[in-house]
Amino acid sequence: MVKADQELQIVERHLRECGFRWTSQRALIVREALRTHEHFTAEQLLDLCRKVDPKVSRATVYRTLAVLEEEGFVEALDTGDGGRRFEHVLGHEHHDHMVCLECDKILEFRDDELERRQELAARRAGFEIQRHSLRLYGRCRECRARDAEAGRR
Amino acid sequence: MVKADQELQIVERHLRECGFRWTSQRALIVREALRTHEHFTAEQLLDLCRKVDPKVSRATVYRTLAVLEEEGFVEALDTGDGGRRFEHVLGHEHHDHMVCLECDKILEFRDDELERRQELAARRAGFEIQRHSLRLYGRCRECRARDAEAGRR
DNA sequence: GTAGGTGCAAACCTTTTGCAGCATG
DNA sequence: CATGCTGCAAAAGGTTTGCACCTAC
Repeated sequence: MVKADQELQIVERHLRECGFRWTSQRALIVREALRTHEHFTAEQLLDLCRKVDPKVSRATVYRTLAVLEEEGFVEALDTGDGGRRFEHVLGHEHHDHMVCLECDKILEFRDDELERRQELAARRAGFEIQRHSLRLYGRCRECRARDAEAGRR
Repeated sequence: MVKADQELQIVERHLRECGFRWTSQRALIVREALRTHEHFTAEQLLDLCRKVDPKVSRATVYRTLAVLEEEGFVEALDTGDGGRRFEHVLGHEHHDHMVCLECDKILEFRDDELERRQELAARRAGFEIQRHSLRLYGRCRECRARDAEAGRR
């Protein structure tokens, strides 16, 4: 996992440069966050960290996630049901999400024309976009197939 | 306010048809929700209702909002900071939102091409869209102007 | 009459905060 | 060795739930 190590070092260097201290807890939390390719909740990240070091505190995980979000290494996304998931953005390029309401799977997609139209709409309104969030909620291919199957039976 | 009354009756008829009971509390809550043209929080709606009937319960407001959302009369939108706002959709046509992170204003916009591209992206993934949410976060025209002004001074 | 709805209060869940002690730069 | 970070526990939102009573149908 050379790549994960590289990413970890990028985060470490950046945070140090910004005057943050690089503690063993932060190293652990960032390592686990980068390792997770899924969209994770704060609680799940805490569990992952506690498997390695059972005394990591919930508060530290939240505080570190806040730092990572501020510095742009992590993005939060609301799942629509009031919950929040995080994903790391290092190495990922920007993408939007389709959320399956049946199996909770999150699909990623990207469409440059979509991005352009958003910029255009903002420009027309005199609005400066800092970030944006596009989510399609519905049923994924697999759930549709399964439901169709079940209906036929 | 003939239009508001019409809308109220549409909701009443629909809920009755779905087997929900039409109680005085629901009538009040729906009336206040329809009257509000802003994007409101559950708590704000509760306050509005309590001005009319001080003993309306918070639980009933939440329960009614859930029914209204299920039946498609109301939509929830996350404000990005963990909060949730609601808006009624009766008489509105679908639109997306720009959220100003400085003054919390919410601007509405609509772009048919955006909608089409979303449909297209979903079709490519075999995904069936039930609803979607697009939000641009940033700075509105007024805040940009004010900030530019302040910077110049 | 009987579901279903309501009010109250307590429970819940996620996130934040105050504070004393600790570790990093 | 000063400041920033951590862990703990408690507080703070915002939302849901259990339960006894009430009311629309």
